[in-house]
Order: sequence, then C-alpha cells, then structure tokens
Amino acid sequence: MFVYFITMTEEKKDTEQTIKEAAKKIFLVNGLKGARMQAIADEAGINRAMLHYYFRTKDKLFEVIFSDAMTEMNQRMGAIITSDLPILKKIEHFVHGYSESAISNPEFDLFIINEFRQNPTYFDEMMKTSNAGTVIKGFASEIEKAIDKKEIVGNPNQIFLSIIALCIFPFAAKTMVRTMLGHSEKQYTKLLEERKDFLMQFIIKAITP
Amino acid sequence: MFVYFITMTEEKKDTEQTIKEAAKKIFLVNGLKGARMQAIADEAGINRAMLHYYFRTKDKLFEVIFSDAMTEMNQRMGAIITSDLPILKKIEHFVHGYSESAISNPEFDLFIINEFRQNPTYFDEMMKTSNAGTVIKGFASEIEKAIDKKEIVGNPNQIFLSIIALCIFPFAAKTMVRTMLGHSEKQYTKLLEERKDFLMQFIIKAITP
DNA sequence: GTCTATACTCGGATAGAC
DNA sequence: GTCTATCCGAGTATAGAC
Repeated sequence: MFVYFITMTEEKKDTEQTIKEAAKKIFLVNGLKGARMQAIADEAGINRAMLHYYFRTKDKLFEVIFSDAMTEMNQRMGAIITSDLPILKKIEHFVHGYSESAISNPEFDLFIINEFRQNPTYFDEMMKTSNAGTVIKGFASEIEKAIDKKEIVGNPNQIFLSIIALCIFPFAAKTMVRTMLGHSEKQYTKLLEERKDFLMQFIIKAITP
Repeated sequence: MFVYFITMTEEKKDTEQTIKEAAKKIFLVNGLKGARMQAIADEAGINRAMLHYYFRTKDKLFEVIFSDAMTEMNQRMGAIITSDLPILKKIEHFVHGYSESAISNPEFDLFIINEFRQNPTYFDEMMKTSNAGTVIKGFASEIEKAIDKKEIVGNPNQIFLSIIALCIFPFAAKTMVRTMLGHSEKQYTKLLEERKDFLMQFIIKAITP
C-alpha cells in the first residue's frame, strides 16, 4: 500500500513535468490564444482530459509556464547586469549573454512581445512584483551614470532601447529577416553566431565619445 | 432604372471600401487568426453576413487587405531606397522615412513579423513575385558597394540587419518597451519622435571608418 | 444588397466508468 | 490517475426572406 502511494506520487510528478515541458514548447510557438490543448496533449503523449486534471484550465496552465519562463529569464539577465564591471564590459556581457540564451531559446522573444501586447495590464503588474523591473531599471540607470561620467554619449533611454533592439530583433523577426535576406536556416544561424562579436564593435563605436 | 443601377454600384463600392478599412484596422491589431468577423462588422457598422457577401470568406478578405498593405509599403520604401543619393544620405532617408510611416501606422511591423512567422512559404512566394525582394536586395547591395568603396565598414548583412532592427523594434515591441521604461503613451511617442535624429548619429558613428 | 435565423465546426471543459 | 463520451460556447459560413 505504501509503495503504491509513492509510485503514484512519482508518476504524478513525472506527468506534471512532462506536461509543463510540452506546454512550454507549444505556448512559445503559438501564444496563449493560438495554442491548442490537443497539441499540448499530443506533445506530452497523453489526452486532453489529463491536462485539465493536472492544471484545471488552459489559462492556469499558461500562467504556470509563463511565470516559470520569466523567472528563469530574470535570473539569467540579472546575474549579468548586476555584476560589478565597467559599463562597456557590462554591455558586452549583456549582449553575449542575451545572444547565447536567445540562440538556445529562439522563440522566447517574439512570444514575450506578443503576450505583452495582448495583455498589457497583466505584465504591468508583473513588472512591479517580480524583480524584472529592478533589473531593467538598474541597467538603464547604469547607462545614465556612465553618460554623466562622460564614458559614453547619447540619450540613456535611446541607448538602452538601441541595445535591446539590436539584440532581440534578429530573433524576434527571424522568419521575416531570413526571407528578406534569402538565407537558409543554417546561413541565418551562422549570421546570428557571428553577430555577437559584430554587435560589440557596432555598439561601442556608436556610443563612445 | 438606370439611375438605380448606378446607385447600387456606388453603394457597393462604398460598402466594399468601408469593409476594407475596417478589416485592415482589425487585422493589423489582431492578426488573421485573432481577428473576429464580428469585430470587423462592428467596425464597419454592418453585420457579419455582409462581409461574406462581399468577400466570401475570412481568408479571402485577409488576402485582399494584406496584399494592399504590402503594395503600399513597398512603394513607399522603394521610392526612398532607389533614389540617387550617397549611401549615408540614403540610410538617413530610409531611417526617417521608415519612422514617419511607422508612426502613422504603428501596428504594421509586429503584424508583418507575426504573419511571416505563421505562413513563411506564402511570404517566400510573395517576396519573389512582388517588388519587395528587389527593393530590399537593392538596399543590401548598395551597402555592400559602399563597403567596397571604404565609405563604411562592417559586414553588409549585419549592417542591414542592424539598421532595420533599430528602426522597426521600437514599434514592433512598443508595449513591452513602454512597460520596461515605465513610460506613458505620450512619453513613448516623444521618444519615438526624437529617435529619428538620434538614430542617424548612432548609425553613422557605428559604420563610418 | 441587406437582414435574421440557422447550420456546422472547432476547441475547451466536465462527467463518469474503470 | 487515466480514459471515453459528451456538453457547451464561440466563431465562420450559408439559406432564405425581404
């Protein structure tokens, strides 16, 4: 009897984890509205009813997946930004770190941009409660300080916006850019790999006095 | 009888145009799948059945709206890029021209990025048949020539990608960036206005030898 | 051309047997 | 915990009266 209970618990954990991984995959590609419970079930190798048994509703499942993804993201970015380094080094770390994580998670950027757009108030709330807001504001204020110290030149918000644009856009608009350039998947991956170094040159030239 | 016929024709044209404008508005914000026929009907001040009477299906309506929007876009961009100017002037015109058109049509960028992603083959085809491909390739090859002539430095594809990233991202990711910066709609609009000039400084510094 | 009513399909959610 | 069957709402599309 006891053994049976343990087994059930472990199986439950496994199934829950399997569902989460499947759901993450499907939600990242299709968004909340675009994702189909059937697709998640197929991906997890179970049937739809199981999804509801474990997570009650589609919205609740999404909520879990999404806050997990955000937490993971914040931790990664936070570690880079809050490190104790001169501004150019910090930007370099940010650019490299961001590119690395985006390469292994290429759907994330466009997903976030779209979900933000569709539910601004939800994210507004989240920015206040999570540490994402702190991390970003920290980075922005570091840029501001560096401008005051004449280490770099320009408007802080514009510089911040430009850095994230240069990092994020190639992933968010991947399909569009690939089509525009007429690149294969492989060619474009190479472009993104090489971009890590290109970007540092580009950004440093643009913002040093 | 003749008068009646004319009237019908004109009314048909008006209704058709009204529907198109309403559909454009709704599709741009919600995408093909996200848009509701009821929302388009409401926007146009008619009922759903009329939409089907004029355009048969949702997909067909979308197709019409979409190719119109692309054509308009291509013409605007084409005029800027194919003008006979030195490369830095041409980039300046592109940046300003793009920003202007994006400010008056802020939903367009994210819409295109998403629809591209959801139907890559359709766009692949369109790039070949329309003049969009030619326009883009023209711009890219101008950059390449300028690099050969040592007027600017860097990898042509990376430079092209960087320029469009800097232009498009602030509009495509508007809601996200606004939330990140904690800006009001008004503050963000001001940022975008000022960005036109900031960007030229930024880009020129980054790519001149 | 325009409207109302209705058919049909898809997808999320629940009931109930095992 | 897991499955099958079923419900129910939403949304596209059509029929048919005017």
